[in-house]
Amino acid sequence: MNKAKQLQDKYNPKDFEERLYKWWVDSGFFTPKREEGKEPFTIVIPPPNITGQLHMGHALDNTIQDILIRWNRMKGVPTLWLPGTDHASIATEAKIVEKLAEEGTSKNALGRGKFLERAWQWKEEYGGRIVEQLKKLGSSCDWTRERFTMDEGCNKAVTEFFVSLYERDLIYRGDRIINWCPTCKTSISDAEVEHEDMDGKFWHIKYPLKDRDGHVVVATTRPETMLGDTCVAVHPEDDRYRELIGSTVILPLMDREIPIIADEYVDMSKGTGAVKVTPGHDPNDFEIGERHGVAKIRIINDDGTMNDNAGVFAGMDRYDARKAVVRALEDQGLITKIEDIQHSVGHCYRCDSVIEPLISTQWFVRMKPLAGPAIQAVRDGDIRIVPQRFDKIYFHWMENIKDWCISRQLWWGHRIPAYYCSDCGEMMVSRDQPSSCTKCSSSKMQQDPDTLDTWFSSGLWPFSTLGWPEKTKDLEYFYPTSVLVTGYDIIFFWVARMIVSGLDQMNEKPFSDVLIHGLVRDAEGRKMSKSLGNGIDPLEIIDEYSADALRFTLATGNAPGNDMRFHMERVDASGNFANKLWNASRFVLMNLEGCEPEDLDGHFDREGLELSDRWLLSRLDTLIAEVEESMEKYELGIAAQKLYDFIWGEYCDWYIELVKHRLYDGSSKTGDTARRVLCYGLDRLLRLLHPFMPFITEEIWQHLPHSSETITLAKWPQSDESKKDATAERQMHTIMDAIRAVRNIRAEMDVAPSRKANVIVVSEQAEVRDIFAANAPYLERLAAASGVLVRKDRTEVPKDAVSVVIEGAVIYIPAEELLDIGKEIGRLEKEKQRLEKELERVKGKLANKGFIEKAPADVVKAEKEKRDKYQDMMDKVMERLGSLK
RNA sequence: GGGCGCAUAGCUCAGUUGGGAGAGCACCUGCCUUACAAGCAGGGGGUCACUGGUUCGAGCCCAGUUGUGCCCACCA
Repeated sequence: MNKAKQLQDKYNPKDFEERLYKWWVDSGFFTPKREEGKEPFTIVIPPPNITGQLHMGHALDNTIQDILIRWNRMKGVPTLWLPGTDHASIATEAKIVEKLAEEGTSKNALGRGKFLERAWQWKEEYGGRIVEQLKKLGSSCDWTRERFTMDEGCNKAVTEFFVSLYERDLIYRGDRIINWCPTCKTSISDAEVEHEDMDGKFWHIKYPLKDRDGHVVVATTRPETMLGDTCVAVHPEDDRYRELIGSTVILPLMDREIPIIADEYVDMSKGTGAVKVTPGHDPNDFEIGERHGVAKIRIINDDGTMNDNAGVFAGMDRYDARKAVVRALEDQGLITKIEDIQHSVGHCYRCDSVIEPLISTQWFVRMKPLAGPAIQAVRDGDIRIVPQRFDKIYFHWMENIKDWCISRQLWWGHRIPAYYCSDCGEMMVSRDQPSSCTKCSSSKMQQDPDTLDTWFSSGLWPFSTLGWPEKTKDLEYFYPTSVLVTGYDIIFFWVARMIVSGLDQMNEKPFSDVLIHGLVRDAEGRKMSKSLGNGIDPLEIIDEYSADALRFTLATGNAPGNDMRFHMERVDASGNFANKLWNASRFVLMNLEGCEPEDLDGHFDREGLELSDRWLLSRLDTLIAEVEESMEKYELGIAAQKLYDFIWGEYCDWYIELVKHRLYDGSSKTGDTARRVLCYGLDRLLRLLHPFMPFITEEIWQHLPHSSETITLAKWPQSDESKKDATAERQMHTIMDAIRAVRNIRAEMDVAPSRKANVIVVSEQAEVRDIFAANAPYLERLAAASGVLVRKDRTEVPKDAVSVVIEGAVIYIPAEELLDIGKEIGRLEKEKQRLEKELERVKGKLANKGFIEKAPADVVKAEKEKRDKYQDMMDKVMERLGSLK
């Protein structure tokens, strides 16, 4: 059953959120049909890691996507939100390894085959967890198309991409300096290294010259690397060292002879101007080593201990070795200076270990040739990054891109499709495992043991999920996708790579827009993290409040691309808003008699409409236009705020109150009209709000007369200029002004609401008198007026009446014994001051020749009207003051 | 070293073609008025960080200053 019989007295989201979600999915509302000739709207989900639990970042990211998706779906566009998960090689492998350790065993003891079995088992058990959590949020994904980065199709895509790049020499295997994580025991890409400023030491070390007395002093923050030094570099034009170029120094502790070479890379102005060169453990030194053909010695093992090349330090941990090296150098009097220094140290983004740069045989993608089109696509506006400022980050990264190390020494992931002949060593890269060596025909072939960077497969996500490399109908219809929604923290990891791979393989951009959002921080502005323990669990918020409240909170109060702080007070406010909508709807539903689904078409008989009806319909049309405009600009927060303001501030606070007397009075001729407008208005508001708060809007909507099955597929409201009614808006505002004015007087004069009083409206304008005469019941009900007398002048107004001036009229309340002349004069004086200020400002403007001449005519006209209005009100205040004194 | 944000009410933040400063929460006053006390009505509170410029007009555009946060970088 898709709805409860009646709307419960209390807003209790637990009664319906789960039930509605199940119904939506079972009914297939989220599964689009490919309609030829219609431009689809497509989003592929940023696939969450199977190791993940839903956190606030996911909640924000998916709320935004769901808003866009539901909005487009309601517009009748074939809309696909394609979900899936990421195998997350390092993260998942680390989990399994951890678990194995708990069981007293290890990865290597288990062996590759058994390990992968365990990993798949783990994936089956926990991989669906986050998917279930996404459903709780209300994400309207097409679950019939759910994918996984390691499913059969994605595997094929990865192999195809790899081989395709290899065949064009865009992938190569080679010995390069890579970032090595001694904890994860794998290489990681540059993007996966996080630099952090740390306190360190800067050791100055003497390297004695071989053929003469003296020495060169070099400086380093990593003294243990000296064990692998193979030369000392100076600038070719450095007079201090010019004559030493070509001579030899003795590497201390190792007693190895190494040359002094000249290289432009060296900065004469820094340090001593002489640089120790460790080609095996530093990317710059590697380059220098290449240029000068010096040896590259690796001195550190994969686990962070020193290897046999480190002489007596072999076997020590790298940090123990650092201490030992320094001590040994000090013993020999070779340390000339130790400075305290702050320097940037690379850390593994997964485990936070200090990265060790080292030489290793790895696979790389040549990014430079691929980056060109990717830069161009954004520069040409073919791909639009929103907010635009993030394109600078993108360009900077793309323009300075280096080769991407894609091989990982892990087991969980896509295995590299390279095969080696055990007999002759020949390497073959191919889509299928070769049965024999192409060179020596040996059948002993072994596949490369390494797997690929997780981002290598997620980079294909926008098309691999649609069937690529097969030419599927989905791929043809839904690619390129419409918008990609993600945080700025993974522009490099993911967005950039998708653009590269999409342009390379599909010859077409993967998406038109990239919508970037910020991070969700805690109330103090700190990043939410497990280690800090300051994370707020979205599931707990959903449980305590509702998915709708959480979504509304995340969608509002924040500009696109900016970080947001998560305050419980804001969730409270969103929950209150849901409650308000719930109660207002209950009110409308109590007054539904005579409403038919056709009424929701909004074809009202103009004759039957009262002023308040016309006002609401006109305002509603403006709202529809404004919401649409904001949504189109991805200003979801503004759209949501406008809905909040309208629903609470206009529909509930005003319209519902304005129609009550017609509903309660059985003899009212326009009671049915009020019911219809009430119902129509609620229907439109529910539709507009549905993308933001899908559950409550559907639950309520099911109780309204409706002809379509679900609000998820109900037609998105369209604004219609002809529904604008400027007269009604102006006249209603006059009434509302009067109501507010009377309420204000009563509050200030401490007149109890139960105590009714007559209201006398004095205006010399016939239109104003007519408005009040025709709409007296509004004042009677909303301003507790026992009667409304409309007069042309104040001859009939009692002397002891309290007054307030509004635009076009003076409102009096005969206050009898309550009139406090002093208070009354005080109030009027305050009003006079306010008007004086306004008049001064407006008159100043109008006295400015430049303004009159250069400002647009309509602005000048508006200012003149304001001046006349304020002047008129001022005159009336003065007149009233005069009569009291 | 380079780049990008942010600085608006006590707090958290909106304010997108430059044209009378807003919301939520908090605060004060009065109300259990038959949708809602998770509420209603009324109210107080801001030289929009600072300086200068452009403009008839600047919270908004430009330059600079201060404070603060983030990103990138081969600061040996």
